[in-house]
Amino acid sequence: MYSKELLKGTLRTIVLKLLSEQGRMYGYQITQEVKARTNDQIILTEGALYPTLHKLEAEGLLTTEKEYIGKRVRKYYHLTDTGNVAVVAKIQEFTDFVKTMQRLLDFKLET
Amino acid sequence: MYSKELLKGTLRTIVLKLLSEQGRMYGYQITQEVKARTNDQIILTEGALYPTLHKLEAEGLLTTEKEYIGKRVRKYYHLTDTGNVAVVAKIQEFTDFVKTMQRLLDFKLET
DNA sequence: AAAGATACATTAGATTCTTAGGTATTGCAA
DNA sequence: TTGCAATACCTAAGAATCTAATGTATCTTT
Repeated sequence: MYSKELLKGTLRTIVLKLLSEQGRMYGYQITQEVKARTNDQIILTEGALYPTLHKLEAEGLLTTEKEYIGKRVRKYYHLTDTGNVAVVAKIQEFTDFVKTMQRLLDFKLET
Repeated sequence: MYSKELLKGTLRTIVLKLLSEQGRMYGYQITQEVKARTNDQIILTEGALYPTLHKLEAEGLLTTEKEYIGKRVRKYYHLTDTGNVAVVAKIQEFTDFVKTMQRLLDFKLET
């Protein structure tokens, strides 16, 4: 795990994007999915994730439904209409930011 | 000016990179250079820049020399040997981060 | 003469994170 | 069967990094 400061400000974008892909996810699942997709390079801490999920819900971008797996509760989150609009803007904002930084720092992303 | 949260954690990288290109720069000059290169999309505030410059100097990545333009002082910063090593690592860290985010968010940066 | 640009700086407060804790259930290996 | 790891939720104190506001002073342009 590297570049912790760089991750600041990207958590909302990550959460919204994953939810727009997967339809619905619960908190723990999000941490595992991010870990898997990034080969353990991005590890979401619960102390960051849960408050963010609660904020996004309070802002009306997400709604929840509880589900019981045996006696254990899962809180599934999914995007609202507002959330669906927001995710597009967030991704766009991030790509714009990267392009600007590319010009500023003069680096390439060869693939 | 957009995406203020995204900028968090990139200020050091920006400063170090510009100094490695330009040899030496003073604070105000850095703000103007960044503004110009990014078409006003990234505006460095002085409240963020000056403390960061002071920290980088305290950490031994930068040194300073004062110069007087008339009665007005300019503090020129330039990289130390340690700073020259750090800038390469910082740029690499940022490009790695972007690549990881690209995989995670599944976006392209067409040019 | 006044306003805007140049040039340095600090501080209060906001935001966003990490670290560290807490509770409880379930599955698996010793 | 017992205890540890994984699953699953959560909060709170403190760190780090920024913005916005403020301050001081000089120089340039209108």
